[in-house]
Amino acid sequence: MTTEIIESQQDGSITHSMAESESAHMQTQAGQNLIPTLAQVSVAGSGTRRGSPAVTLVQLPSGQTVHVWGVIQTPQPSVIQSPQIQTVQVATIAETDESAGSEGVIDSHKRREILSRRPSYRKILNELSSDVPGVPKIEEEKSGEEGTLPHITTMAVPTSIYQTSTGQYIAIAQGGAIQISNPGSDGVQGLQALTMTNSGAPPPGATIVQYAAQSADGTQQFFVPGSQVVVQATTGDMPTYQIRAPTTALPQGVMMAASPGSLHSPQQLAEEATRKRELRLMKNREAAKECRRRKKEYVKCLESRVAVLEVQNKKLIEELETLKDICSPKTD
DNA sequence: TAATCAGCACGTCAATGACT
DNA sequence: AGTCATTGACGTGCTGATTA
Repeated sequence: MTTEIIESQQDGSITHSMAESESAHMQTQAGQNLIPTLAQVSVAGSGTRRGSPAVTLVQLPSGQTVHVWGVIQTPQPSVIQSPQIQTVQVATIAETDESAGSEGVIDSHKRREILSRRPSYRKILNELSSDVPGVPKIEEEKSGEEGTLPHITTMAVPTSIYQTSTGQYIAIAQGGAIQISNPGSDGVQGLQALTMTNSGAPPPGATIVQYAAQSADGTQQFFVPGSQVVVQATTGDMPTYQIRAPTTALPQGVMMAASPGSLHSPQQLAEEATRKRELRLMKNREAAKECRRRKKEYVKCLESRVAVLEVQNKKLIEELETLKDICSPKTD
């Protein structure tokens, strides 16, 4: 396989070289002297032809390899196009307001909101990945149908993530599956390290942690390595989870779902309101973390796209120069 | 060495869209 | 209409680098 090594230097110039390699996408150039982001990409297996877009392997500075379709191909939704979409939206709104006539000027705050409103990172990335096979896809929250999962390494975005006092991460997916990851691993990838499930047959290779089907207080308990217990409440329509030390009777700062219908006094109502608020805050906390993770992924995707576009741009310029030389031979 | 600054991660609030 | 997920904005704390 022929490998093109494109190095983007700090001054913006790009160096370009060719190399023969069996595994071009494994090529590592240390690149210490380069810009940390987008400083260097390795592109393998190009060979763009009209009508047959080429798959490009782009190696990011972090060592991550990304498959990206060449940009010279049939129209595709690109993350780069997002601002254009926004422009269209703004134009539409402005037109509507103009047609409204006496409605006047939009409130500046509203305008700002309209301008800033954009599709979610998951949507953008998934739309991109549906057309660009190599782009990693962010799993939908609803993809919890375990029966359709080929194997346990499928990345499912967990609903809740807890950290035990021993540093372990416990993720509880919507399907009720519990995943445990050891510290030191990053994000969802770490969740693949150690997995157990309480629904259906255990997937091959998964580590089953001790599981008590039903305790006296009507909860399900999962004993986690590190002397921690994950307790799932069975009352109420909303599953709640606790992480307890097995010897302590009181929960460690995690709220339980109270059974509805048993609220009478104002104090109980207040407690219920507090409980709801804490639950909402906890969920939003997790959502914010997840959102930031997606945003990072989105930015990474953008960066990889930029890298590819730079390469393509350079190739096109070179091609143009070649064609110019062919079509306009010197007459002297 | 203390003060300052930049960058980052996090928690929270509020607004919005999608869904039921 | 209510609920929930998502995300921008804001404030805070921590950490490493820089400077007086």
